[in-house]
Amino acid sequence: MPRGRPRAFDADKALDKALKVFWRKGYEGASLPDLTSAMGINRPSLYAAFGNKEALFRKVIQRYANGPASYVRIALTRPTARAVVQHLLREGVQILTNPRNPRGCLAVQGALACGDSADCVRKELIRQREALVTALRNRFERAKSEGDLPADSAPADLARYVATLMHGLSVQASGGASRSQLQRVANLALRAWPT
Amino acid sequence: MPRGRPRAFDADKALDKALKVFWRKGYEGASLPDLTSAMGINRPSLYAAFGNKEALFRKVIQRYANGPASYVRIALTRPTARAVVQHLLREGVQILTNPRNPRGCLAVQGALACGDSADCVRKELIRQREALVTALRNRFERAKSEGDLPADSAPADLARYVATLMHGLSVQASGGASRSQLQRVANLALRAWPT
DNA sequence: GACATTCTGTATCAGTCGGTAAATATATCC
DNA sequence: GGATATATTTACCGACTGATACAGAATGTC
Repeated sequence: MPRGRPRAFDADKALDKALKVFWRKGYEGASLPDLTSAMGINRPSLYAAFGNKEALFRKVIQRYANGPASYVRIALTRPTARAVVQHLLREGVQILTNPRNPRGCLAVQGALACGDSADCVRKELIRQREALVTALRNRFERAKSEGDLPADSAPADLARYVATLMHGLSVQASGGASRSQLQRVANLALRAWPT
Repeated sequence: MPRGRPRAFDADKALDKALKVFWRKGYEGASLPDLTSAMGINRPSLYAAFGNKEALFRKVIQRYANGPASYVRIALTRPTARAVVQHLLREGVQILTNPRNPRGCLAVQGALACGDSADCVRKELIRQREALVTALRNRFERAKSEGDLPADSAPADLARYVATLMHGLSVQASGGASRSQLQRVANLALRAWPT
C-alpha cells in the first residue's frame, strides 16, 4: 500500500462518470462543476488524480476505446470483410443507441467543431477517427489479397465508406433516431458491399 | 430612409461573417469577440441588430439553408429518386469540401453535443437535420408511387440512409478528408440504391 | 436650429470558466 | 510517537463569458 492518505474514491469509477459527461456534452460543453459533481469529488482531487481537463479527456478517450468502443477491435478479427462490416455496423448501432449510455459516439461529438482552446483535443479525435479508416483499409487490403474481396475493389474507398456510415449513424443516434431505424439503415448500407 | 443614425455596416455581410465563424467553431465554440471581430462591429451593434447570440445563430441557420445548403432543395426537384440522391451526394461533397468555406456541415457541427445552455440550439439543429429525412422520405414515397422506385422499397429507410451518408460525409470533411476521397465514397454509396 | 430617433464606442456588469494556494485530515515508515 | 507523504476541503485567482448602461455621434422631422 502506498504511503500517505489513501484516495477516498475509485479512480476508475470516477473516470466512467467523467466519460458519460464528456460523451453527452462534448469536451467544451462539459464544465468542471459538471465533471466533479458527476464524479463525486471536488476540483483539487480531480487535478491531483488526472492532471487537468484535457488530460482527463485523453484518459476518457482511452477508456472509451477499451470499453464501449472495444467492439471495433473485435469486428476486425472476423474472418471475412463482409463479416467485419456487418459486425461493425450492427454492434455499432447497439452501442450508439444503448439507453444506458449517452447517444452517439464520443469520437464524433466530443469535439467536432470548437473554439481555439479545444483545438488540440479536436485534432486528437480526428486522429482517432482516422485510425478506424486505416484499420479498415488494412483489413480490406488483406481481404483483397486473400480473394475475399474482388480484385477490382478499392480497399481505401471501402474503408472510408464504412467509416462514413459509422459516423453518420452516430449523428443520427445523437439526433434521437431509434435503434430499429438505424438497424435498417445498416442493412441497407450493406447492399453496396461488393460480392 | 429610416429615421436616426444609419447603420454603418452591411447586416447581410456581417451575417455571412458570423456564419463562417459558427460554421467553423460551432455555437458554443464561437465567442462574442470571435463574432464581433469577424463581423467588424462591436458588441452593442450586434445586440441591436440581431438580438443576442442565440438569435444571431438562428438567423445564421436560415442564411445557411438559403445559401450554401440551397442545393438540397434543388436536388429534391430532380426527376428520379436516383438523380435526387446523386445530386445530393455529389453537390453535398462539393459544399462540404469547398476551400472557401469551413469544412463540414453547419447543421451537424453547429451543436452536436453541448452544455445545457446551448441545448435548445442543439434541438433546433436536430429539427433541421430531421427535416432533410422527412423531405427525402416524401420524395421517395412519390417516386415509389410513380414506379420510379421498386414496390418493395422502403422510402423511410432509404431517406434515413441518404441522410446518414450526408452527415457521415460531413464528419469526414470536418476531419480533413479530401474532395476526391468523398466523391469516391459517394459513388460507392450509390451502389446500395435499388434499381 | 431644436428635437426625436437610431447607431457607435467605451466602459462595465454579474456569472462562470479552468486552475490553484494553503490548511487540514489520514495514512505509512521509522 | 514523530516524521513524512498523500488526499481532501475551503477559499480564492485572473481571465473570459454573454450581455448592458451610458454618453456621444449621425441622421430625419419639424
